[in-house]
Amino acid sequence: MEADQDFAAILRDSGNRMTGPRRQVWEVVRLADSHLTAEEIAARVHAKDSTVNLASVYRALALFSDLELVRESNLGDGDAARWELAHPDEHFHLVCRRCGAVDHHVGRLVEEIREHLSGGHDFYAENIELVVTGLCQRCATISEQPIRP
Amino acid sequence: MEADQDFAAILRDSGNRMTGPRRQVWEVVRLADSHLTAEEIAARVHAKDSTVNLASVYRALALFSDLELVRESNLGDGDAARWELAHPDEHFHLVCRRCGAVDHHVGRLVEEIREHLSGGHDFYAENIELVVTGLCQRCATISEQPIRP
DNA sequence: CTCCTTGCAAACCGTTTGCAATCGA
DNA sequence: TCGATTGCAAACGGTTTGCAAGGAG
Repeated sequence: MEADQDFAAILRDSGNRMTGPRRQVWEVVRLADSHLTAEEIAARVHAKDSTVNLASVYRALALFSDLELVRESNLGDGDAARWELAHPDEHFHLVCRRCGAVDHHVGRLVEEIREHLSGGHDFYAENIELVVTGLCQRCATISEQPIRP
Repeated sequence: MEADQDFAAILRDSGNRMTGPRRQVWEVVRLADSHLTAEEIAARVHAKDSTVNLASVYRALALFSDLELVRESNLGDGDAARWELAHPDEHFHLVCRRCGAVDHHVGRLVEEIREHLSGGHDFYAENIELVVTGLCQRCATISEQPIRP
């Protein structure tokens, strides 16, 4: 399929080799329903090939990040980083502090922030990370007691 | 001084004790010129009392965070968390990817984000963390080679 | 006198790294 | 062939925790 050819070409053109671990990590991230942690990605890769090591997943993700194929998000605290396809759309994350659910929201907000920053600040913004913590609809109606303290 | 009385009162009223480590961590954070890591806070506390342990600094910061006296910021990657007085003003962080400098910028932007979120989203926003990564003025003019790769 | 708080050291957890073996081009 | 890449296991760095000793109220 086309995306795979692109992927292979990007690897080749950047002087990197196409390998099993890389192909599988790419497939998982590409088909992911949401932002996954490295462990989650490794688990899904494992389902297809149990010999792939977690370290290789990290290395593949780091490479893809350099190639701007994927993007890393840090949602605060000691939580593990999340990985997603690079920029299907600029979006931000909504993290529920009670149930831990991570939602993402696409909209113009990040673009507006980028525009806001482009004037007046002595800073060249490249990456904008917006994380909103609070309560999701369901948790807000149920209780204030945190599930994960 | 008044702020210290407030501090003591807040501790007492919340059922916590006033102790040396807590007072000193509070002083450091209150007088800080910028957002400090736990290690930096510990170092400054150490200058006054070298018996205070890093673990106690973390425990004091966690307590102050619960009491909403301070606020934790995670600036991404494996970087250490930063701590600052809770809400002198809503602001966001500018992190230079080359020299690592962390600047903060006060303005209406975070308020605007909060307003934006208040309509339409099925989410009750409590905390907004905006981290902008890029190049500071100086690094942008010097080189593209990252100092810290 | 209580029991909250501390210092200490060890555990923890996500992530990174050194190394020899392996594999892609 | 030969260097890039991997699996493995150990290291790393920031943060947390169990525990006995110490200190606040």
